[in-house]
Amino acid sequence: MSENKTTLTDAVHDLLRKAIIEQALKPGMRLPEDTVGEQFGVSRTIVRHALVRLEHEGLVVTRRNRGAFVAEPSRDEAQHVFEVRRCLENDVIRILCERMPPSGYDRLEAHVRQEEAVKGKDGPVSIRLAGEFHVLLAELTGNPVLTRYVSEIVLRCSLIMSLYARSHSSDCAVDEHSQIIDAIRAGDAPRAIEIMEHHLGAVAGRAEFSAPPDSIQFILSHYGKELAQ
Amino acid sequence: MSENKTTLTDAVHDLLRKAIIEQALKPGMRLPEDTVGEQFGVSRTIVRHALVRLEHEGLVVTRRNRGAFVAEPSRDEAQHVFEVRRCLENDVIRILCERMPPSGYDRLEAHVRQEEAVKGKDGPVSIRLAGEFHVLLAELTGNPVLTRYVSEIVLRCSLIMSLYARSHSSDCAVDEHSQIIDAIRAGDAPRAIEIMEHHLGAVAGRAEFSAPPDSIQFILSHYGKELAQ
DNA sequence: CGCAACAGGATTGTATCCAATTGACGGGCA
DNA sequence: TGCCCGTCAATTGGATACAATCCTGTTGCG
Repeated sequence: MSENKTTLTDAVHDLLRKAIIEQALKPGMRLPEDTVGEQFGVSRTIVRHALVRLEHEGLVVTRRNRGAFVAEPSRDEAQHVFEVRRCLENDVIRILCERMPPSGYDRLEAHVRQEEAVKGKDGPVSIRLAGEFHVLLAELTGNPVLTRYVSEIVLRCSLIMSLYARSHSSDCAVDEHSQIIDAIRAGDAPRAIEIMEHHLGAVAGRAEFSAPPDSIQFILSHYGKELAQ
Repeated sequence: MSENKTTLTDAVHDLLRKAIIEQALKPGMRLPEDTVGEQFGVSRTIVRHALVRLEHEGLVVTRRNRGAFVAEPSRDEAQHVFEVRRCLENDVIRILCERMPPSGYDRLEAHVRQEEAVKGKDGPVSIRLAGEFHVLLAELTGNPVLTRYVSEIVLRCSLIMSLYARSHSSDCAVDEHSQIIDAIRAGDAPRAIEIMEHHLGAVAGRAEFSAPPDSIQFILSHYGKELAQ
């Protein structure tokens, strides 16, 4: 490894997280410690620390003496995550309607312009930007704790969408982002919340009832629940 | 160690967390890996894993090549934590007003009775129960993600209170807990939220303007700001 | 007398090593 | 033929060893 600016654990942690949300590592995929370590040129110790963090963030799950896997949230879990996301983002809006920092709108509008620029190309960049808009909103509250929770939740939502949605293309409608900005600027919290609810509801809804026809787990989930322990 | 039911890391993690919120380990105190490991009869590896988690939970901070310390949240940080707590607990109330599980009120009232039982004795039990009431509220939403965030935040608040409040005695007024239950039962979300805001606001407010007279950092913060680099 | 460079000790960051648990495969038995 | 149990490989859980970094006390020089 080249840069020592941060600790190796941080680097591996970031890399793995990025790989997961970019779907390079698909949900359910195994993450053997020595394989990962070998790949990045670090020892198992480092990988383990990174995996501990990722587990805490809900992006991987570990089973005792079995190893780590990319998280594969159930539909229930997904719904819980989305519920918390709605709560947190509504809280963000309420706070922003009361205290938006001076440069806030400029930064938001710049971000939206950036989103529009890559609107056509449905690449990972579009997905990343869509998530970052929501994180930016949280950042503007000036509350790092809130920002952190929102970031975590948004990441988990990305993972969930990659599992259950058919396509990411219309993941976040850019014009809705603009509408939210406008509502906040007008200090109209209820309207901003309404738009946000619709915005997230559409995303969650699209994911929820799109059944993965080729998922073994889904097909078997109605049979022999007790055998699956 | 005797029991292998869970992993050693979990055990150390729990023990340290308990020690921190019970103020056995005071904020700012160093946590050398060797010392802790020696004390619990485990290796540094384990302690390290536990510390990583605790850092993620905001209960300890680690500085590169300096080691881990029990977190010593600044006033700003404290305010941020309390803001998020208000947000989360209000969300909990909104959810509970819509869907309270059947046995919910029984469990809540049983808890309040327990609190009243130890009301007089101002021990660690009282502190723990006060926190657990709020966690119980979160649990009743049936949303594990939300529950986890609330637990984390409540723990951090305990740490903050131990830093900034003069006394824990009237930490959580038990009758306010009862009022909150009543308001939720009536389905009156605004009132429940109002009480909760008052409840938490009182706690935060009490903490905010109580200056810690023995804090070196605080005393020196007004002198020679430029020398402290 | 004060400041800066240096050496020593202590502590963390990382790698390697051993042990324990798990899942799988294959042979034996009903 | 089908189920059960023993052995084995694979992988993680945990401990120790080595290297790098930082703090601190001391010493030398201006």
